[in-house]
Amino acid sequence: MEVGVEESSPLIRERQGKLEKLRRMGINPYGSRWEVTALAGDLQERHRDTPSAFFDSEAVTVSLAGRLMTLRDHGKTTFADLKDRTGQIQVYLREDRLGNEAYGLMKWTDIGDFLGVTGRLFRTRTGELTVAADEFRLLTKSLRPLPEKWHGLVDVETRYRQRYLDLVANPEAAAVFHRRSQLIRELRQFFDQRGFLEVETPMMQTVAGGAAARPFVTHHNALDMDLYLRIAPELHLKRLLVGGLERVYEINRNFRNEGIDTRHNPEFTMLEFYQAYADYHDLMTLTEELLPHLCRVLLGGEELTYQGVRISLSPPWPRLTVVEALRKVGGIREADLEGAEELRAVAARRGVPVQAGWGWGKLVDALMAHLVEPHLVQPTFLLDFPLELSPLARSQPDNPRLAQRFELFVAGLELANAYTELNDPQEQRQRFEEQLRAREGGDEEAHRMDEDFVRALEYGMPPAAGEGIGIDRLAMLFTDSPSIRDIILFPVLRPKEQG
RNA sequence: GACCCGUUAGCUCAGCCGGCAGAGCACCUGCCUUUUAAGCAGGGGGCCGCGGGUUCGAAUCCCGCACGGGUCACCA
Repeated sequence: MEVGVEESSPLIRERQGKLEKLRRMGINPYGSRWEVTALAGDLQERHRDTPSAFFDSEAVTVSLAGRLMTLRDHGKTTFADLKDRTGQIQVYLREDRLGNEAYGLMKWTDIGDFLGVTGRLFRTRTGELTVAADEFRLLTKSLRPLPEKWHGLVDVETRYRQRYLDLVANPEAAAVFHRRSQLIRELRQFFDQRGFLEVETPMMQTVAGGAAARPFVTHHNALDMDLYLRIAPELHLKRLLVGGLERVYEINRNFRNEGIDTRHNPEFTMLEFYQAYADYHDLMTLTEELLPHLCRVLLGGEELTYQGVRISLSPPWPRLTVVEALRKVGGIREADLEGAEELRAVAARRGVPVQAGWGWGKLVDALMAHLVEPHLVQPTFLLDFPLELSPLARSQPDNPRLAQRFELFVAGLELANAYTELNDPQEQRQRFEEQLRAREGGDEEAHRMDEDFVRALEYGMPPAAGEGIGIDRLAMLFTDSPSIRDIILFPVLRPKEQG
């Protein structure tokens, strides 16, 4: 954003004046390269126990760079805190050490400026590790005042709209994104070690398949055709199983044209992985390894606290079929679980909103969402979902109304969804056709027909199981964040003002 | 989409039974060579989100709008 005259506050004008002054003195307020030999946080860690006397006898010279976070001017000396990507360290500037001319430049220096500093380490009277500056250079002049040092940046809207300020002012916010990055790194390692191949499949698709959701539409000019932003990578990943890759995973964005709330952002990050010759029971086992592993690496144990609730990820986790869950957790009588009419009556009685045309499967789904899922705080697998809701999953051999499918819930959040994949092309075609009928019946989220996918299955896809894990929700869990916006750097917001 | 809450200085917040717009930090001037929410003395800074209404008078009361947060609805 340009600093327009019309919006320049006195504080900005003040800084602009300093910038002009520096320019006239022949100093570039937007300096360039600076040789960095040390990092603030690393120094703090390395010298945590180094006694003052050590620095008196041994000259430890360091060169670092960062943003000026505080300034304490004492006349002929100044204390400052310099912040880099690893932390902060105090800098001590003395007129007698730097010379009048160099020290005088502090007058035109502000909190928020980027500085390069070289000097010797020492400990102050109060014991704080400090760099006594022998030289410093302005690397970037800051024209706008940063949020206040004590409370940081609190305003939620500004934190999301100007995330850079959140990251500068609130160390906890930066820590969340470090942990998110570590989580994804660890996921990759986990799957790489197990022989999975990381792949990238199209984000722009001619048929938005693999999930029940409304897509975003865009247009390709040269080809003069509409394309959809993907709602899931599933159908492409399974084509790769046909291609013989056997174990694949993808960590990437999905886009769904839906409402926004604390657990939904229109673009979100999903891990999907597929393993040939496995079924959904194998994936439950794998998931019971994966989450505790991530928790150990990130948090140092298999327990975590989410929004004040203690959660243990130590396996094994309870496995409840959907029917059992509705009975035990939802408190629905067994007799009421059999038919659609009975379920409809239960929904009405329990205040669960349902739509007129819904069959048994959709009613089960609605009742689960309201009466069961919010209560699943400790990790719980729900299994054997209605086949009606799972057009890409294989059915139960002993009950064709149910799919070989599970979902994992932790802290009331749906974290994973997996099933034994349907690989019978004829049955797949029929399932797509049923979805098309639902779509014609007004279900905008029903799956679309994907002829090429069916053709791929006709060549033969090995038996396989696949799973999707919502990375954003995992990140929420591992960073104790109440909203998905806290773990997405730039969440979708309505533009403010004219734009 | 419905309901509730919020929007006051760069930041964090008071002020809201209508009567001159406040504090802390930040900023400016002066002093200060180991401070750390540095200190001391002085000073400047406001479209009270936007638009309308009621009133002698509105940051304050009423209506509408915008943006944000929450709950619900919708939805993986």
